[in-house]
Amino acid sequence: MNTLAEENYLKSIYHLALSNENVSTNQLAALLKTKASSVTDMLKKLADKELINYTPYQGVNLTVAGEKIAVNIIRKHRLWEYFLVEKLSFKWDQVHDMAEEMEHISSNELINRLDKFMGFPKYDPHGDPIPDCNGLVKTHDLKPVSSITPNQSGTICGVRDHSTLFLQYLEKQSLTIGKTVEVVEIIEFDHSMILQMEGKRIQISREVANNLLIVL
Amino acid sequence: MNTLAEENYLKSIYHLALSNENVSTNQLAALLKTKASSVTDMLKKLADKELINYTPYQGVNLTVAGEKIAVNIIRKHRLWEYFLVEKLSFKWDQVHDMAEEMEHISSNELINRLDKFMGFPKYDPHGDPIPDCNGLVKTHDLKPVSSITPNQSGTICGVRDHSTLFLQYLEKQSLTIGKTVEVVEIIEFDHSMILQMEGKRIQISREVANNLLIVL
DNA sequence: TAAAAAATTTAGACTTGTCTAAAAAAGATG
DNA sequence: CATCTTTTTTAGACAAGTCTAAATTTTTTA
Repeated sequence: MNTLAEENYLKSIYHLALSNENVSTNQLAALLKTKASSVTDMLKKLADKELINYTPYQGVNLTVAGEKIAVNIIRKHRLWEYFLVEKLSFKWDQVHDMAEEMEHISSNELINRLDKFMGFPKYDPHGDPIPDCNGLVKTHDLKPVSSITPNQSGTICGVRDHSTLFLQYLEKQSLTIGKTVEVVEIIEFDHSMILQMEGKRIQISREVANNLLIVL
Repeated sequence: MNTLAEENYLKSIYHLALSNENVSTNQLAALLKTKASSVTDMLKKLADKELINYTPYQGVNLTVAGEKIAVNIIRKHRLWEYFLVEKLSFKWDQVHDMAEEMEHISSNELINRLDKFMGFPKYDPHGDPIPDCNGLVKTHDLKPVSSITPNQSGTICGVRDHSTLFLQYLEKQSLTIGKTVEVVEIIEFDHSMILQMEGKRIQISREVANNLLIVL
């Protein structure tokens, strides 16, 4: 098996690779809160194990083997988050750090039974898709609220920013997964938006609108 | 917080201290599958942190602070074992290694909620008492089956040996927690015992009788 | 396109936890 | 009680993963 550090690098590379083709040393250093030199060391190690393709100065991407490991860690992370919210009644802003530890519990038998125990959930508490036991990830195509125009409506299905602060803000505004919102007006000055939801009007900043994801 | 290695040392010292007053370096090395020299190094570190009382060549025992940490790890271990058996349908011989990883998940809030979720169980799947959230451990006084005489009976409430092999053997013989057994006869030659349980007779060796625990 | 800036890697060091081999202390034995 | 054996500790080394500082490569910009 792989060490905790290796698993965290693979997971981070996977996440960054969703927006960039090749992941840079500095991006990884920032995400992992470490130094670029430390990242370089680890990249060599992961390349030796053939979990990543690494060309010095050119960034990295995951090999098939590396991606398999990364997806499995993400599967575990999201299933544990689901468990914490659905079974232990935690709020969606409280579960990330705990799941960060739990994702490294090694047994796949355990995680598959947990999956079954919870009824094979498809999405975690933040709306992110839970990879199945074969590593297949259903990527639904979400848009930020900021991309729709007045009179259009959509259902909240995810968030771009997963920070505690943002999640707590959304919770307070009742802007939670499953809610349907309609854009009433966009303020030209600052691109803030007035939404209609369950008969109430809510004003959100452009920043918020960019980080709140919906399906039409 | 403490490192994984530190937590494992504290837990091991706690377990060994149940039978010995002072725990020796070699005992720890054997239990932790490491070398005596490694143990000495760690003991110094734990003594610096005031988690153990350590006098060179004289063995160690836990301070109040050290015992608190050890009991909390054992609480987590046993609650996760209970979870794995009661919620995820694992057998009692399958859960030790998984719980060994899960006991290091740090959040106490998580473990207290898990405790509540499961209805505050008092004993783990092997009959060992689960410490409560204040660190109180109900130590019930169990005797090995080998200590009782013909015509006496008792209820199986625990095991001394927790090995997979022993647990699987007991499972096969239906000698599981909660069953009531009566001693029919003790074979003088090898001290093996013939038990009566649920209308059937079962013969167990002295070795087994020593490791199967009951209350009268 | 040459110099400046940014990104990345290398070199060397540090910490944690482990190891082997040797030294020292404690306990057992004649 | 002196010696032998066992236990424990010390000394020095190593692997993993990190760091700082310096060197190198790539990218940007004038």
